[in-house]
Amino acid sequence: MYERKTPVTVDCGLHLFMEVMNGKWKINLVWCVYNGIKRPGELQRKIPNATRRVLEGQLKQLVNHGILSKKNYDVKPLKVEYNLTELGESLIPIIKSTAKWGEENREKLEKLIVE
Amino acid sequence: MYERKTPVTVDCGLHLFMEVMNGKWKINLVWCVYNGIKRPGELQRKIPNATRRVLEGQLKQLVNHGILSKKNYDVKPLKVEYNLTELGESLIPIIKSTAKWGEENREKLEKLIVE
DNA sequence: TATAATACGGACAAATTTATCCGTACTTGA
DNA sequence: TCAAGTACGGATAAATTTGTCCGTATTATA
Repeated sequence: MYERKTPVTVDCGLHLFMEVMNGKWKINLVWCVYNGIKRPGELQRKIPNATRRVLEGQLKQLVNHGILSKKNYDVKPLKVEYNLTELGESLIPIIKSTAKWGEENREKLEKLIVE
Repeated sequence: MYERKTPVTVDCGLHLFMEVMNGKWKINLVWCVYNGIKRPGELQRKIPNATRRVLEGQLKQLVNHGILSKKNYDVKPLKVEYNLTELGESLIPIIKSTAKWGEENREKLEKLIVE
């Protein structure tokens, strides 16, 4: 595991949000879980551009940050399932309204973001 | 300038939002400008933990992404001022509600984010 | 008995972001 | 004229995130 060298600062609430949601695939993961796609294998197939290794890392962070919970079923073959925690659920309206802003301004933004 | 090697993908609206707001100091910058702190020097003094060089870069991105506008006054000594664009203004309620979520859950989150 | 599916992790490389160190040009005030 | 203020930018180092390549173990199926 990578060890931070500079401490995280979270002066304002938006920093807290960013801290939790930053990560190339976290939005997709939260959204998938919210829509019932909960198992590691399913998630990997649903987000094929991300490698398993990275998804694993981001899932672990989401769990550590209290957004998702992880359940290990005691069956063979192995079964694992992620679910939104209460905190994770509380994020859904935020995600929705933020996504709405993005969609409303997509045309404008896409042109500008090209780079 | 750094040149991207992999294209940016913005499948959903939240990606658009993240693309625009990602950057260690962008939130602070937008918030400062919104609160009337608009000149480069002022901004640097207001956010002393960031180096000038980085603030400059992030300001430039915010301008490129259509969130801020930059005005060069034709006076000596030089005077420059940043302002929110219409698109930038439309971001304010989003930022507020997102920050609210963060503050409401600050206690919980701070414990979890420690790392 | 091989093949594919379930799930996980170490070590390291590549990409990206942030920070540091240098320098420019002009103007004001001591 | 010298120090400090305004503002900006190149080159490179350090920190961080993302991706690649290797490997583990177990079980079901052909």
